[in-house]
Amino acid sequence: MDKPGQRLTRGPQSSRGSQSICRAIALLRYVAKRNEHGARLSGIARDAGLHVSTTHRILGILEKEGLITYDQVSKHYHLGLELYNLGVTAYQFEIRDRFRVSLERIERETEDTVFLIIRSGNDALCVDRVEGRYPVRTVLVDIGSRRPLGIGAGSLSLIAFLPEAEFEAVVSTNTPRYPPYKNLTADDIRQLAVKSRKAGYVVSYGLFHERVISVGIPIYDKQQHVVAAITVSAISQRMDHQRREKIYRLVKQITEAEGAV
Amino acid sequence: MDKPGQRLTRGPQSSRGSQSICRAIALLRYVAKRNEHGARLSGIARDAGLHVSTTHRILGILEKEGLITYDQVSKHYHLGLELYNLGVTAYQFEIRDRFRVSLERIERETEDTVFLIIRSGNDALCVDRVEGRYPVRTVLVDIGSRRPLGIGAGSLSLIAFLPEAEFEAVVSTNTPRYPPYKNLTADDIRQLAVKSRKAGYVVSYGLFHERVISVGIPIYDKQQHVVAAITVSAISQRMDHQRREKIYRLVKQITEAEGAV
DNA sequence: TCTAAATTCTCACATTGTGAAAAAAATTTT
DNA sequence: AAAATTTTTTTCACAATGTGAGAATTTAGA
Repeated sequence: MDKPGQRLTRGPQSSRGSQSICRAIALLRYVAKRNEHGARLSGIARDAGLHVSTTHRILGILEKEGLITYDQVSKHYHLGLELYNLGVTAYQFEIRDRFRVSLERIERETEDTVFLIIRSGNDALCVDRVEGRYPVRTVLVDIGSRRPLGIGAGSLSLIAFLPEAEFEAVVSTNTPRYPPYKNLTADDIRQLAVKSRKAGYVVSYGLFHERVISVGIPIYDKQQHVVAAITVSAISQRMDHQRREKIYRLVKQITEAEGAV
Repeated sequence: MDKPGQRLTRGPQSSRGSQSICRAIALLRYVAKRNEHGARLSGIARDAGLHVSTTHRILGILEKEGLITYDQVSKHYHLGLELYNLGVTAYQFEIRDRFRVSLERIERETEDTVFLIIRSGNDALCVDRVEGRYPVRTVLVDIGSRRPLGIGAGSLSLIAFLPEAEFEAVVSTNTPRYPPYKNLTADDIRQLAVKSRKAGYVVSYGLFHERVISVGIPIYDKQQHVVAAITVSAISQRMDHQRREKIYRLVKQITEAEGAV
């Protein structure tokens, strides 16, 4: 221990057998902070409060793994390509940032709760949410929660507007997962999809609460691929046909104006 | 050791004190591979060839650090937001994807080696390269390698077309770094910049080899900011004035057509 | 040239990290 | 519904791993 006092910081079971890995991650963070101009061994060691020797060894490992790069000439460490590759895999979250502002604007206009849903394998993943200010709140879908593609307005809108074959592939693999949700069947999903294609968006079917209606609107990129879906939820009184249409146009307009798409 | 035989794999000095960190990174990679649907403890352990207990502990650390997330319900691990944050810091590489196709098309047309260079602090960073099929190859600049801004055709083109004050700021801070390269001075760089501004691109001066000429062309975004540079290198016989101009126009045309800019 | 600072390497040793094993929880089969 | 099976979590004794003092080497500055 370089700093004996550090030992006193309670590590009841939290820091058990995690020293070197935690240190490695800390160094990674430090290099990230200084990435623009690069960081040097001595500086990193000083800031991390580690012995130079230890720092040197860990940085060496990270370099060998490609998470950071080392320039022999300038003696600077930078973040590596490998880390970027891992980062884009965690891309899901990038999309959240892109639509955050749109989500907030939609909430401001509608006063209802707004969700951002993306596809992840055969699941729909809720990546963001803005709670409506309208006093009667709807049941909330948590950020990070997953449901089978097809279950939920946004979830269904992610696949309903795909080519028929792709849609069918998802629905058939997910068939056994549907019953737990209000005893829905694959055919129910298919029928709802047909209906939705005409409208351009999905209207939910009181999945959680009889008295809650959700509108799921697919978001396209320039190549007309569905990249995400936005769901607006409210109690059924607030969701007659006219208002649904209005929300559909609003979401379209805001996401397009925002340049998010 | 779970696999005693593994010990035999020579780790003369390569794997000294790096076991746990290497394992952690390996697990990270495994989770990344299965990120779409999520990975389970038992599966990860099996695939990594680690004891379940060890795997469990390491994943716990990674989760606490935010590099991965764990869903209590589905018992699935996914990549975490923190990893994305680190990844975008290495944003440098995003641009690589955007220009990859352009680079390949330029090589196809010219048969020379093509480099993609971006600015990183006061350095020029080579982020991608397509080797020309023309038999006499030029000296290669490696992907990931850095040089002071101003040294090299692409490198200079990144700053030569900036406002005078900004250009000057970079050159003066980099002044002490120039001599190691063919004894170049800041004034050499300044003169070359003046010449380049008239042409719209930079012609190199046999930096590595007397017989190699490179053309560095700045790439602008919609706001007319330089976001990257493309360098085309060939032996001097293949690089008379006429061909340089042709390459300049070609690069302009391809990058604009590609919609990359 | 010498001096100072940063980087790289080495190695004895104690701490960290390991994995067997068992408990707890979830899942499947009977 | 109980039993069997698989998966997840916790515990702990111990030695292999990772540590850091220090020395050698390289680099930068005067």
